Amino acid sequence: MKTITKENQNKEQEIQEKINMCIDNSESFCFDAGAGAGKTYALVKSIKHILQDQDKRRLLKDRSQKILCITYTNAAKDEILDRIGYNSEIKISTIHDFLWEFISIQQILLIHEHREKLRDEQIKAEEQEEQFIENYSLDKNIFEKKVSDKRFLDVFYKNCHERADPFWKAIRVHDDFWGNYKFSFGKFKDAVKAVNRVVKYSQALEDNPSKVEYRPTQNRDNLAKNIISHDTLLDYCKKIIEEYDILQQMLLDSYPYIFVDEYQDTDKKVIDIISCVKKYAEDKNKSFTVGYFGDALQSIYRDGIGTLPNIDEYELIQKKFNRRSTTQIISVIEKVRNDGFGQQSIYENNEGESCEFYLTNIDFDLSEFLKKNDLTENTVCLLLKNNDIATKRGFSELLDVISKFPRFSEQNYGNINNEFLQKNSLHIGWFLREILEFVKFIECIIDDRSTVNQVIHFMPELTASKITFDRFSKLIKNIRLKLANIETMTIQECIVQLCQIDEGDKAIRNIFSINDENDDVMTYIKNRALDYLFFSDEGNSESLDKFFGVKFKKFENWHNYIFDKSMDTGIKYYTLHGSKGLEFDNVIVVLQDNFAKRDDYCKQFFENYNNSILNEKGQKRFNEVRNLLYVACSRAKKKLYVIYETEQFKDDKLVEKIGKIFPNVERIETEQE
DNA sequence: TTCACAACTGTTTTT
DNA sequence: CAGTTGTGAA
Repeated sequence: MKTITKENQNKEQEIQEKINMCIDNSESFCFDAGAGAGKTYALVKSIKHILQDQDKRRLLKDRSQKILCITYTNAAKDEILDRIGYNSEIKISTIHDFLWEFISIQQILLIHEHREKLRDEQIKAEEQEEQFIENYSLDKNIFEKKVSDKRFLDVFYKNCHERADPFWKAIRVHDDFWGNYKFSFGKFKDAVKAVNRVVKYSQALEDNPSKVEYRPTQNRDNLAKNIISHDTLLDYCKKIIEEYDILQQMLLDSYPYIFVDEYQDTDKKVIDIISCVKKYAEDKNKSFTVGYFGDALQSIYRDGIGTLPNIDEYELIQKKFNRRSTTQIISVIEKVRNDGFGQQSIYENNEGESCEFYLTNIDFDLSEFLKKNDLTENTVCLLLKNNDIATKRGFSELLDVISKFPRFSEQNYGNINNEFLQKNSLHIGWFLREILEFVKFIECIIDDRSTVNQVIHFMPELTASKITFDRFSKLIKNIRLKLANIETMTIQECIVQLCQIDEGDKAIRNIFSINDENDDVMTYIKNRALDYLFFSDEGNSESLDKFFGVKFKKFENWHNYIFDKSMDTGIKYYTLHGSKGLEFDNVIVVLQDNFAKRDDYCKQFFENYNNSILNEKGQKRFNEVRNLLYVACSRAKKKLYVIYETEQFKDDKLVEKIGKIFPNVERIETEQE
C-alpha cells in the first residue's frame, strides 16, 4: 500500500508556502516542477491562496481587479476552470484570447500597426519585383500591365500547380509575348505574385482599413482583408503595448497578479509583454506579481521559450516530488533529463515493475508484442510520426490520397496537420467536416444502439411524431440493406446507395448543404470537393476519383481517430508529442532514427548522453530529443516499455550508453525474411 | 566540375 | 514552406 509520509506531506506543504510567500510579498517567481509533480494543483492552490486572504480579496474587489491566469491551450484553460470553479475575481484565458480581448478595442492603434505591416510587406514585394525585372532586363510598365491582367491571372492560377512545361505552354497559348523570354519557373511565379501583392496591399492602404480582425481558426494572415492570425496578433500586441505606457498601466491596474501556465511553451513575445508591464510596475513602485509555472525540460514546441530569460529576476521554486509513477519509472525519467533535478516519489513503498528497453532491427511487429505481453487495459503506444499512427489506426490510404491535392501539398503541406489530422473538430477543413458528418450519419444508421432521435437528427424533414415506429424500422432496415457491403464499399458507393432512398438522399443533401433540389448529389459533392481540394473549380477529375474511390472503412477509421475512439483492441495510439499532459498505466514508446529530416534522431541523443562537448547545433538537437523522450516516458504510471528500432542494432557501444539510462536493455531479433 | 533551377519530400503541436 | 536531391546546361 503506497502512502505519503508525514515528512513528505510537510515538505510539499512547505513548497506551497514558498509560493504563498512570494505572492504575499508581491515577489515574482518561477515554479519548476517535474513531470507528474502536480503543477496544476500548485497553480490552483496559489490562486486560492489569494482568494482566501480577505484583505487581498477586498482590495481586488474595490479596485475591480482580477487575478489573470493565462494558459497555452484551451484544454488547459478548461481544466483549471473546472478545478477552481467560476469566480468573478479570476480571469482564466488562453494567451491569444486574452490578448485579443485586451487589444481588439484599441482599433486605432491596431490599424496603425496594420498599415505599417502592409507598407513593410508592400516594400518587400516591390523589392522582389524589382529584382526580377532587373535580372531579366524587363520593362517595368509592360511587365506589370501584363501580369496584373485579369485574363492572364486566370490562366496563371489555373496552371501554377502544374509542372514547369505545361505551365509555360498554357501561358504562351494565352499570350505569345512570353515566348520571348526564358524565365526560371519558380522566380516567375514569385514575381507575378509579388506584383499582385503590391497591387492588393496598396489598394488596402488606400481603402484605409476601418477594422483589424483576428481569426483564431485561420493559420495565415490575410493582410489585404485586414485579417491577422496567431503570430501577427502577438506581434502587434507586443509592439503596441511596449510603445504605449497607458496600455501597460491598464494591464497593471486590471491584473496585479499574472500566472502563466506551461511557461516553457509560451512565445517570447508574450514574455516580453509581461516583462514590460513588470518593469513599468517597478518604475512606478506598484505591486505586481508574476508567477511562471512549468518545466523547462518539457519544452517540445519550437515557438516556446524553453527556459525563462532573465531567470535571476525571479524567485526560483522547485517541486521535486512525483505523484504519478513508480520509483522505477521516476529513476529512468530522472536519468533521461540528466540535470540532477532529483525528482523522487512522494509515496513510500512505491516500487513497481522494472522498465524494459528493447533494441530491434527495423520493422518491429508491435501488435505481436502487445499480445505477447498481454497488454490491453489502459495501454498507450507512442509513435513518432503521424504517418505511423495513421497506419496503425487504418487510414493511411486516405492520408496518402489526400496529401496529393494542392490543398495539402507544396506550401500547403502544413494543412495536413491543420485541417486533416486536427483533433479539434472546429479547426478541421470545411469540406472534411462535412465528410466527417457523413461518416457519423452512416455509423449512426448502422449502430444498433442509436436512438430514434439520434438517427432523425440527420433527417431534417422527419420528426419523431411524424413517423410511426413501424415505418421507421422499415426505413432503417432498407437503408442498412443498401449498406450491406459497407466493409468493402467506397465512399462514393455509399453516397450513391443512400441516395436511392428518399430519406437518405435528403439527409445527404442536408449534410452537404445542397439546397437546390435539381442538383445531382454526387456532382454537387464533387464540385465541393474540387473547391476544397483544389481551392477552385479547376482540378482534374481523375485525382478526385481517387478520393471518392477510397473505401468508406478508411474514412471511418479516420473519423474514430479524430474523435479519439479507442480501437477494438483497447489500445490507444498517440504521437510522443501528442501525449503531453496525459497519463496511462502502461506506456510503450517506439523510437526510430529517421525523424525530423534526420537519420540519427535518437542515435545522436544516446551517443552523446553524458558527453558534454557538443557544438551549438548538436546541443540543440540533443536537448530536443531529450525533452521529447522525457515527456513521453514520464506518461507511464506503472509500466514503461521503450522499443528502439535501429540499424545500429549490433552496436555494443550504443547499448552500453543506453544502459546508463535504462537498467534492462535487451535485443530482439526479428526472424530472417 | 560547377551552377542553377526544377522537382521532390516530409516533424511535432498549439493558438 | 524549407531543405534536399536530381537534372541539364555551361
